[in-house]
Amino acid sequence: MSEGERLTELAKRRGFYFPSSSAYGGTAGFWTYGPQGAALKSNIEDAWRDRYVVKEGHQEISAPDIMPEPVFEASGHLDGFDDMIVECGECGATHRADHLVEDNTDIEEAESLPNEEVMDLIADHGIECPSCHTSLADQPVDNFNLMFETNIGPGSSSPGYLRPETAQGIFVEFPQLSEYARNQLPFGVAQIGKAYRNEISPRKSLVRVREFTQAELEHFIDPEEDEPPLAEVEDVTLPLYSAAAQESEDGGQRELTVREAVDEGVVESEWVAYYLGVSTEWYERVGVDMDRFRYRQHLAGERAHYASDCWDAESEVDGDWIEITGFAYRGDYDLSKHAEHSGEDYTVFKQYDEPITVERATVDPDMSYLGPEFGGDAGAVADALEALAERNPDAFDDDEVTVEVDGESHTVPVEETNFSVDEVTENGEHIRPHVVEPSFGVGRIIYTVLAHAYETDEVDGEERTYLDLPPEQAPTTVGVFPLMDKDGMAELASDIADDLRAAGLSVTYDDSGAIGRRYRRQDEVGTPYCVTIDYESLEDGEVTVRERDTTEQKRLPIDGLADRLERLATGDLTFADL
RNA sequence: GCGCCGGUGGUCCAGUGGUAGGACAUUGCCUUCCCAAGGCAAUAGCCCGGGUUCAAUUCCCGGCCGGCGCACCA
Repeated sequence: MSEGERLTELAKRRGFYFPSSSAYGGTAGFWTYGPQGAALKSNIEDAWRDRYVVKEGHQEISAPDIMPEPVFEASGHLDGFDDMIVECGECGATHRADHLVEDNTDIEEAESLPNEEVMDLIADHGIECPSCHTSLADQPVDNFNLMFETNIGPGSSSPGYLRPETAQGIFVEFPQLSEYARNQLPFGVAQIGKAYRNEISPRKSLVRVREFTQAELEHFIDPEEDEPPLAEVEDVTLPLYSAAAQESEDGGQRELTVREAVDEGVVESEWVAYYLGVSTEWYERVGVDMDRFRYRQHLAGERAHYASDCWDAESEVDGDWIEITGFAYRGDYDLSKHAEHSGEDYTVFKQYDEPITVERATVDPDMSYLGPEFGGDAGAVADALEALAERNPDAFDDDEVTVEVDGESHTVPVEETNFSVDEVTENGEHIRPHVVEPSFGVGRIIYTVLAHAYETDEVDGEERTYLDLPPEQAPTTVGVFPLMDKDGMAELASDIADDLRAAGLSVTYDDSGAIGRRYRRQDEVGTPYCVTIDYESLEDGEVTVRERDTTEQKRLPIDGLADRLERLATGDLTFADL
């Protein structure tokens, strides 16, 4: 059995995750997290929130899953995500119809042509299926968009889409979010939420799915001035697999500290380098095996339409590398696009340290002259004069000034323009922030953490399976068992379980089956500690605490038990210290 | 989406043209029980639709789901 198959079996049997809607045959690409999985997911999200929101001082929002069409026209997802597909009637292979046309004709932007025309071009040029060389003439050209479409309200006049990334919910709201940040750069806005992609072929349980959870941070920065606090992570070692290394024959992974990676220019953006450093520590915290982990730089042709440089965090499972996080320097792509499409202001005003005084040429044309003189063009002439004054004030030196509007020259007496050069005080300027984006796939991280936590060993000649999850992430922190369900042990155990729960610990109570069996149940879901109440406990007020990874046991007083378990779970105390 | 392989209790599998069996798990009882112990008992299953047939879990076709390969992964 492969690592993935073993994991899927355990996940299903113990309640981490399983295929959704299987009563109705199932739906590919949709998975339900069971009780253990939902708890693990929640813990990992909390750990993410703690590191990327709380510790960084960023803000978290929660935006809708559905957004209207114009959002995705602006973001580029509507075009970039919409592929023209033609299927071969002979061998069934599907191909990008626009690419076939571009490859076989002089046409360069086939994607912008109507489907019928692309179909005609395929027939006219006798284009064949690249796989089996059958003619593709008369095969229908269809659209395939990876976004799920829906209608907002009745009828189809207001199309909406399920977001393919949570990021747009942040970018679109930038003007409002900037206000909340008191218009001070840098600031970060994070979101943990669902995203949807109508994948052609979902695969490998949680790895390629159609509905998934993303944890994304959009860190808005002033590209001129802002610098990350690199010193905080400069000594963290990064396993880097650069684009250059991927392209060269003998190139391999290199272990560099954050500082070295920046100094050597391996990671171009200091901001990206900073988050690689932060994230390395975070992955370790949530239980990723760092011997099965790397950062891989995107190759030039691999980058998304918005990214100028991009590194992926990848984990290894079954010999395959899985992308678990993308670190992209998105520049001002998104804010520019939304500014352009919405007409709203997606800048922040950056005040100078000292106001500066500049000479500024301005005009204030006399419209009572321009109006009668130029009729409907008067407004455009005024705009042209204003633009000319800014561009070339010297043009106003003569008695008359000439501007062109729609290819037509108009001459205006300078005195009617009220041209003047004034000293103007400027307090700052409007700048468009750049965006640094770490984007985490929560489900893939869960898959990785479970795969990496899966261990087997031997206890008293019996094989044992356990998950060595970090206590912070484990679905349950403590299992509480009465050695036998009699003679008052159950009552005491139940009281202890209540006390531990009251102290905020996640507790499972189990009185069913032999004690060894109960330990094994907890081992399989990664519960780090178990407490057993026996006859002696009734006499001396002490219980057995057993550690998952070593199966070692210690006697501890019930008094102060919650506090000690809490400290064990947070790493404040080790089992050996007890 | 294409190709190959598969789909039988919760899980993992065996098997059959006359509606099924094991292991593990689960539940109850017994055993003073700290690492999947033993005994007794119980619960629970042939992915969906169509076809062939007296009869289909089994054969055929289609679908759905899963694994792998190809393609896709903005």
